[in-house]
Amino acid sequence: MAPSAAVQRRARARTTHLTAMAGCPTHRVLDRMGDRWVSLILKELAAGPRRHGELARSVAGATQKMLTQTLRVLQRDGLVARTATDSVPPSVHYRLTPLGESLLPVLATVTRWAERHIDDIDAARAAYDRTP
Amino acid sequence: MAPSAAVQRRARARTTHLTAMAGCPTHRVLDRMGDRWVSLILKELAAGPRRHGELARSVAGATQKMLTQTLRVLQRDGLVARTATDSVPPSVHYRLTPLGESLLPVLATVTRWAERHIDDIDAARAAYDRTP
DNA sequence: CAGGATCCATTGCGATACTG
DNA sequence: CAGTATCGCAATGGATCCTG
Repeated sequence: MAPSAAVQRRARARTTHLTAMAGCPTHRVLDRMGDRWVSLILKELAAGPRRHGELARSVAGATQKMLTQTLRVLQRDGLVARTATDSVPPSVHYRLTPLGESLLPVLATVTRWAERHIDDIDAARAAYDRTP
Repeated sequence: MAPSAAVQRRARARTTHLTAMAGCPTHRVLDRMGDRWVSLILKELAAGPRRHGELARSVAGATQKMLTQTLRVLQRDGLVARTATDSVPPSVHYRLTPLGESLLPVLATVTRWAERHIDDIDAARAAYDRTP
């Protein structure tokens, strides 16, 4: 059967909102910060420039692929700068750009809220799971 | 061939960090906020309680399934409260809990940064993509 | 040392249909 | 009106191997 008019209308509305959302700055930024390794990498780089290998060790949860991939994205967004000396062996440093540093206070705000309220969240979960 | 000692050591380190990360409050909160529909739902509920249908309209980008699913997660985390009157037809309201409201300023901080710097990000991307 | 390329399991999410 | 259930795809991320 052909889709009803209502279904079509809703599908159009969804598409409209999806494209609108793709441009929403808040959503774009949250999407980045929510990426699995971003907050860890930013936190590590906040303490100073790091070599690829150093990051690989301190952000040990990430596979090499994800580390590089995440760094590329951050670099593309202008949050992280990459400096390579093409010697042998190669030596590559990553550091926060001023833009990246300006994000740190935001991250700190989230961290502060998280640490203050994580217990509330856990309590809420426990309560929710206890009563089916 | 059997995996080398180094590979095993690294795998263990990854596992250790993964479990550590799973408990990191910052990471857990960012993960939530980064969920595709969370910020939109919170923003909508910040303006006052909403019925399921109202949310479905204003957060039109989400399918009905994702809307319900996201609301459940938020409810479980204690950020959103659900009130149902089991009449016919049913009427269900969602509203922010005090915990949910306490998150709004954090969201506002992110929004402010995002709106101030989204142009920088776009410029950085354009520059990055221009030079392969 | 840094990181590209590949293969593969998982799953997030959309589409659709059905219920009280 | 609000919500559950099922199917299926496409993207995500992990393991592994290879190179300048």
